[in-house]
Amino acid sequence: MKATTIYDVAKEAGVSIATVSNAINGKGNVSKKRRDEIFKVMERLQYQPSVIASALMGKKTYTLGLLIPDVSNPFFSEIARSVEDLAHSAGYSVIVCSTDNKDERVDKYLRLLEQKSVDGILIGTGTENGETLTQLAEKSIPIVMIAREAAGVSAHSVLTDDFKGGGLAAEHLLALGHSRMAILAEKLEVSSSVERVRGFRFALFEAGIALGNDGVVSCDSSIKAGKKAAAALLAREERPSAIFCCNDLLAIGALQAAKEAGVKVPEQLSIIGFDDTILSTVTNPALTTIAQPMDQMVKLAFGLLIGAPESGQPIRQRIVMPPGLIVRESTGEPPGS
Amino acid sequence: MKATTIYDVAKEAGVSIATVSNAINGKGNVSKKRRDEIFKVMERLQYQPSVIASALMGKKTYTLGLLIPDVSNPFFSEIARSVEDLAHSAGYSVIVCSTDNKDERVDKYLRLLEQKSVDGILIGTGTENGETLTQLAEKSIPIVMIAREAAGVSAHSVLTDDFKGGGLAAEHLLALGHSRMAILAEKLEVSSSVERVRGFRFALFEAGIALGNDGVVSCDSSIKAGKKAAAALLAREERPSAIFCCNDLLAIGALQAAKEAGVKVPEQLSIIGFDDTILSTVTNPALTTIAQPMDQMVKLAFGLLIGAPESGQPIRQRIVMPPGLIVRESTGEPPGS
DNA sequence: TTGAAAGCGCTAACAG
DNA sequence: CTGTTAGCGCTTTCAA
Repeated sequence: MKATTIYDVAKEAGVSIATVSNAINGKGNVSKKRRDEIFKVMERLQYQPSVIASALMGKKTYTLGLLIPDVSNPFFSEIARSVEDLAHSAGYSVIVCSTDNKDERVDKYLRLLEQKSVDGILIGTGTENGETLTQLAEKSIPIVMIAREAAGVSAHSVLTDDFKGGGLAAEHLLALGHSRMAILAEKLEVSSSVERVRGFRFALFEAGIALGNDGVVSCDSSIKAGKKAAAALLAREERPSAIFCCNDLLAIGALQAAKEAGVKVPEQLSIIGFDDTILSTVTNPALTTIAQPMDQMVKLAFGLLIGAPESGQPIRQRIVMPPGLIVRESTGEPPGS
Repeated sequence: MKATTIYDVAKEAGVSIATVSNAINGKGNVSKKRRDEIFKVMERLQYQPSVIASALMGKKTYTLGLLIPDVSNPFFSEIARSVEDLAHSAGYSVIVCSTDNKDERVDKYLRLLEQKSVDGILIGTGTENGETLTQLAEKSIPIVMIAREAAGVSAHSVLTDDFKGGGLAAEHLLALGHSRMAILAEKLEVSSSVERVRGFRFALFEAGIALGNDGVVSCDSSIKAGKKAAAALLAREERPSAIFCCNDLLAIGALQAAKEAGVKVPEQLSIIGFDDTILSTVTNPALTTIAQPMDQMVKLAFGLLIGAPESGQPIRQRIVMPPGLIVRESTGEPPGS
């Protein structure tokens, strides 16, 4: 059965399509009587305006794009959910794009989203691609970065103070009495990772503790890679008494490596993660971690994306949110204290 | 800057828009020379055909809807990822819709997707709503159910043999020597849950073991609810030596309840989950669970959705896939055996 | 207060 | 092989 169009409604209600359109959009002046009648007909005919058609007339598509590395990664799936909820209550739907941090995929998705005339794009994935810049500048699709920052892209961004997050982790460990520490980071091209490491290091430095370059090892961001790297760390002669992992996945890998090596957490080894995903509540021991205020960040990013579009060339905002320490069970005093 | 249209390309290339259109779509006959020239111009102008416009002409939107209870639930986020990958490589993008299993949300999303003229909808959420049926019948949007089944909806469906899955769990526990078992199920309106319970029960029955009605308790599908329900189970006089949980979330709740009650898993209590999500690999002990062949299921569902649309009124397919037992660390022989 | 008519960007006949 | 033309369903002047 063909979908009913505005023409069907108009004919049935004995008015013109313009009037129907006006009635629907509350534009122009339609007498209450006509309006009521039109609505009645719409209901009877189960009429649903086509967003496609109205989008073609330059209206919004009420569709947003969300670029993240991987929806199946809990950190990002939690973001996706927040975005979706916000979007939904504002009448938008969201196209989720998992990029695997591959520039090629980023590009392809960006192009796709552009072709589909989305009303805005939320970017939570890394890119070295200035291509995005082109997007923003030449086309007028609003873009905002969330939890990531891309060099040279002149878009709003909402992020966590990663430097401070690293510091928080260090202070916690320091307060517990640790001095032999190590860092497990995801590959250091990722700017947030770099900042976390820097923040951690700086806090140690301030406490008079130096962390040599061999104190930080980097690997892919996965449980498996984290496990392997952590295992190597634990096999060292001077085994650290605490490991700061730049995200929960890595921390879980470390947890597993410790278990396999027969190293008790937190008695013999403290482990601290980052992100506070659902995973960190599920491990045993539960993971001490640094939380990002994701819901708030998403809310801000969404506001920036939808709230104030195109108001001239507004000042490029860069909102930085404070992280928080969540103490659970994977950290404790160093052995022999 | 206004986006470049087919007119700009035509003008620039000195041909008509029809020729450009033909060149792009490989329709009609365009001389190689012209074609090459047109493509060159397209590139120079960075022309991207508008899907909106071509969708309006009755072509596809290359957008799919995916309805699931919650993207932030690992089971569903893993599905979402598979769907996205498949979709992406077929040129589609996917709008993710988290329904929280609320009929009201299901409805709203369905309506939204219809307005956006998606090319198909994958439903992995529960609905009692015959509304879906209306969708399918009256409009001609292809729908296929995945991992869920809705009563009375005449759509294709791809699901796991939940009955068999329950049986697998029971057999595993039986083989280990258990006889005092209990079931933790999500609220029994969910058909897959019912089947899992039935399958488990039936296997016990065949083994000559009866499971009274008080042997199965149901609760919301969350770690917290599972924990609470499991705690009650563990506090009983005749504490079970094994609990079959209808999904991993519940199983994790049970794990936590056991930990809190000082009950060792698997020494004093075996726990088995369902779904084989990433969560089950992360717990300590790692969760023994029943795996659904999700990747395959998604592939089949996708094929049904995209592959064979509208070929008359094709036979409604109902594909059932076999689950598998994944033995990890949370199950073992009952105490004192 | 209402309606006729001109597009939005593209595709699909149908002529040339 | 290429161009003209008529829409797709809707919004939006501009008249009536």
